[in-house]
Amino acid sequence: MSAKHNQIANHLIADILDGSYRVGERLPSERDLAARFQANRGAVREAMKTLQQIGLADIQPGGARVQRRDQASLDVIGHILGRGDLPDREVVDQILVVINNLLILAAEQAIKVASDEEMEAICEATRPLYKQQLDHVEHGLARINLLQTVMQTSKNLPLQLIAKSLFEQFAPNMEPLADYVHIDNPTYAECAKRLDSALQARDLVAVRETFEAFAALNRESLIKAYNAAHNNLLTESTKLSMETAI
Amino acid sequence: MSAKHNQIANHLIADILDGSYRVGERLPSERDLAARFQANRGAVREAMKTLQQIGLADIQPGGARVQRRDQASLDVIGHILGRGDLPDREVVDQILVVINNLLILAAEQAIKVASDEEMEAICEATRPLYKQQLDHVEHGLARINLLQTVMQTSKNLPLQLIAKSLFEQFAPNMEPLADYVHIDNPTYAECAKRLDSALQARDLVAVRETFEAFAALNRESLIKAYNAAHNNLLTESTKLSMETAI
DNA sequence: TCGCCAACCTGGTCTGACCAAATTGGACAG
DNA sequence: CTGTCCAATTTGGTCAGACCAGGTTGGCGA
Repeated sequence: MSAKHNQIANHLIADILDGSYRVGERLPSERDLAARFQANRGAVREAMKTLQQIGLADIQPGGARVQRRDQASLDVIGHILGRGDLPDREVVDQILVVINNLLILAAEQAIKVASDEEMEAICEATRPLYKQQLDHVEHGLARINLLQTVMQTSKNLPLQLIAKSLFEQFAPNMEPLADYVHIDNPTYAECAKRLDSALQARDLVAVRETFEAFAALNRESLIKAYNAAHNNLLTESTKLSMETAI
Repeated sequence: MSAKHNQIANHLIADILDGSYRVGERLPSERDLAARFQANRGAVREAMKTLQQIGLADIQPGGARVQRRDQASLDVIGHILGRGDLPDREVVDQILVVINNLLILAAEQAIKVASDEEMEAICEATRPLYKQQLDHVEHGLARINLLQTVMQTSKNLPLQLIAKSLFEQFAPNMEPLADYVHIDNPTYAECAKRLDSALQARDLVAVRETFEAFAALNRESLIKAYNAAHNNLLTESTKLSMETAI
C-alpha cells in the first residue's frame, strides 16, 4: 500500500521496460496520465520525476521522451531485474562480474590502507563461512557481511556507493531463486580459509585469486538454482495447462 | 535560470553537505521550506523528492531526516565534487581508481566477447592519441571516446551504467582544473601504441598493464594540475587580501 | 511548395484545501 | 515526581483548479 506516485511510477517504468513506449517516443502528457491513472497531476508529476531521475525519461517543457535504457541511471537495474518470474539471467551474470571486480578492488585498497585492527576485522568476517552447517540464509548473511566489511575498509567513497547501490538492487530481486539455492559448504569453507590467510598476509595476488574462486562458486550455485527453478516453473506451468485442459 | 525546484534542491543539498544539518536531524517541514524559499509547497516537494533519490534525505510521513552520505546514491558524488573552488582531491583520486578499474574490466570483457570488427573499432579509437600536437581539449575528447568505445563493446549493462554515471558527474566538475592541465603527448602516444597492439593481440595481461600505465599518466598530470591551480589560487587570494588591506 | 504565424498544448508554478499517520504535549494515575 | 496514555497539532500525501512562458502543430497565405 505504497504512495500513489510510486504506483504510477512503477507502472510507467514497467511499460517503458516492456517496450510499450518506444525509445524517443513522446510519453503522454501529465494531464493525460493523471486522467488515465485517476490521480492528480501533482502525483503524476512526482512519478515523472522518478522516471527522470532513473533516467528512463527525458522530461522537458514541451513533452517528455523515452530514453535508451543504456543511457539511464544505475537505478534501472533493479527494475530490469524485477520483470518476469525470474530475474534476467544475463544481467544477473553481468552484475556478478561487476560486483566481484569491485570487491577485489576494495580488497586491494583495504590491504593498502587498512590498519592491522581493520584487517583483523575483515578476517574475522570470513570466519563464519568456516562452519559447515549454515543454511543458505545464514550463509548469505555471512557473505554480505564480508562484502560490507571489505567495502567499509577500502575507504573509497565512490566504490562504496556503487557497491551499495548495485547490491541493494540485486539482492531483493534474487528472492525468487532463494528456495532453489544449494550451498556447497565444504568448498566455501576451504575458500574462506584461503581468503583468511591471504588477507592476513596482505598478499594481493592470493586475495585476488581467492575472490575469483569465491565468485566461481557463487556463479556455479546460481546456475544450478536457475536450472532448478526453470524446471520447476516448467512443471508448474505444465500442470496448470493440463488442469486448464481438463 | 533553471527550474525553481532545482534551485531549492541544490540549496538544500549544499546545506546538508556543508553540515548545516546533522545526520539524523529532522529537516524543516515542507511548509517551512516553502516559506523560506518563497516558493510553493509543490516546488519544495519536488526538491525534497530529488534529495530523497540522491539518498541524502529519508522522507517519511511525520518528517524528513538527513541520511549519512555513505548511505546515499552514487549521484551524490557530483554534488560532493561541486563544492568549493576545486573538487575534493581525495575523492577525485578515488574516482580515478574506480574508473580505471572499471575500464580494465570492460576491456577484459570486450576481449572475451567482441568480434574482430568491434575489436578493430576499439583499436581505431586509440589512434588519435598517437598524434603529438593535440591540445588538452582534443586529447581529452580522444580519451573519452576510447573509454566509451571500450564500455560499449563490453556488452555489460551494469558496467556501462556505472561508468556513465560516474563519468558524467566527474567530467563537468573537473572544469576548474582544465586550464592547469598539461598533456605529455609523447608518453601518451607511446602508451596508446602499446595499448593498440595489446588489444589486437587480445592479450589480457598486456591490456591491463597498459591501462594501468595510462591511469598513472592521468594521475600524474592531475597532480601537477592541482599543484598549479593551488599555487595560482593562493597567489590570487594573497593579491585579494592585500588589496582589501589597502 | 515553402515559410510564417497563431492557436494549442506542455511542463512549471501557484493557491488553498483535506486526509491519514506520526509527533508532541499535557493531563492523569501511580 | 515519574511514567503512561490520549488528544491536539504537525507532517507528508493527495486533490482541485488556475495561470504563465515556452515549445508544437497545423493551417493560412505567399
